[in-house]
Amino acid sequence: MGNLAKHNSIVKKFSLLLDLSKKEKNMLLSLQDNCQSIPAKTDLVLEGKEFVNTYIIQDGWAYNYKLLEDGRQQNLNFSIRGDFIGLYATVFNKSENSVRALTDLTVCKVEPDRIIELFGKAPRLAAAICWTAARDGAILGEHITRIGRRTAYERTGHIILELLRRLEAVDLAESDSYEFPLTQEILADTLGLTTVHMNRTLRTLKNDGMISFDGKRIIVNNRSKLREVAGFNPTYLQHKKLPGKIKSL
Amino acid sequence: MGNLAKHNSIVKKFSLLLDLSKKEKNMLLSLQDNCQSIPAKTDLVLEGKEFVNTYIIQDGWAYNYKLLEDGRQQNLNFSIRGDFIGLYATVFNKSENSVRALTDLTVCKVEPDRIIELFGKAPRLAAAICWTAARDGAILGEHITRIGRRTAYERTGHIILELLRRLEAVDLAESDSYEFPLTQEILADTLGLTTVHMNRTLRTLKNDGMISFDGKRIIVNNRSKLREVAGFNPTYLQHKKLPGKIKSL
DNA sequence: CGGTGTGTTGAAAGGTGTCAATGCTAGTGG
DNA sequence: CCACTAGCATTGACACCTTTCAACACACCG
Repeated sequence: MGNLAKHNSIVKKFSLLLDLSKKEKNMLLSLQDNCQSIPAKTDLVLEGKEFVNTYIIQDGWAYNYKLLEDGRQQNLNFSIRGDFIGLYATVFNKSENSVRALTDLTVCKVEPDRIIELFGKAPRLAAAICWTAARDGAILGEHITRIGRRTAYERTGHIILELLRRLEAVDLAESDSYEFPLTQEILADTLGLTTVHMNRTLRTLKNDGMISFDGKRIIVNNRSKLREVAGFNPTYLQHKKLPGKIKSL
Repeated sequence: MGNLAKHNSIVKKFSLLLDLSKKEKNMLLSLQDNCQSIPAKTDLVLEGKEFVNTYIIQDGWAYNYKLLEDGRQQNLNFSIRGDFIGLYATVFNKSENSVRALTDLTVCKVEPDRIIELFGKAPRLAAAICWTAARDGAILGEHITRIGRRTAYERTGHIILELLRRLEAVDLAESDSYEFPLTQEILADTLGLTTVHMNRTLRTLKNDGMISFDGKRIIVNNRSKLREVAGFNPTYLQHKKLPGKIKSL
């Protein structure tokens, strides 16, 4: 079990926030007893539809998105290993955006009631889950400034670095490179660009020696340089120890 | 007291979500026993700085924003009567964005510990507060699609309608018009445009008969038409009764 | 082998940004 | 009551980033 816990991504993630007791670890693990595979391009949540379940990603990528009536699409955020999908199902009936599997996915289904139960039994875990939600909010805020106030070039570099950072935190990146399952269309729909311009921007980034691709892997060649030109400041992703007051929850 | 409760915006807002008991109403009211005035342009929260307090707005507008190193600014969201400012101070040390008073403000200062206390004592209020946080998330998501996938014209119409809707919910709008304290610069920094283009877009909206101004009031002349051209769908703002399962929290 | 999805390119149009100047209004101080 | 200032709104001309439209290339797959 100790071994299992060590390799479980939520346990690992939460351990960065607070020192988990054995009991807390077990609770987290037992939450993930109902795993399943989901093929790429499946919608796990549909905007406006009732929530069914919350999921914890074990492997693969998902993204949530919104569709306009005329077909325009805007992707809001990506979810990777250790992230929750549909967390608000715990409290709410409906979702304000859809979630789709970007790659084949391994997820653990968690019935909302079990999270509610957790809130009662393990307030520190509840706080950690809240942290998760708050961090998602911070990512959305950063995404807004990315789209609203940065050029295509900066946006692209910025999100590449964000993903690198997030993937590192769950051991899915090494030596500044990671598996990159995003098509240019999905990236474009994320950054508020057209596919064509996305293509050109990536090309420029490559020509400038900022990034390169090795099959499906992306390599950040000069991380500090890219950070500088993209204006990337990772504080909003930092895992910090939760303040002590949480204990009093 | 009953009268006070009726006119308190948080009480009113939460009443749309669930049927508050007398005791719950009192708890909400007693939360707001420490009011103060804050002049326009004051920063209540600074990005990266420690949170000090959470506030509940009684009157006036605030907005939260991010600054890039080179001076570019991106506003993320507005807060009006009945909204929380710095809610995450309850759980976290630092803020990921700054909050500034747009107008003179009347706020009630709430010490984070009192919210934590509330979570323990009044789970249904806790759920309502979570709803608040989730709605803010939904607004951010909508804002992303607004900036990422809509034209300047659509963006502007869209946010004008969002604000109309939100202000109506707290009795600050009547007959499709409301006090409009936003300068074109702040609007531009919100919608990811330049001041110049913001000005031109507003002009076009006026010329098209969509909106007009009467002093500091904005009037939406043809709401359904504007809804159509701006692609505004207000479901993400809807106050719905919380599902029953909350009670078991 | 012919799809189908994805990536790539060129040329031209168009939405937004940039720069720079002017107008307007409210408030301040003499 | 009149300068004078500060902040905001408004305009024109022009540059440029990004989109649009339309092909074509390439790889994977049944």
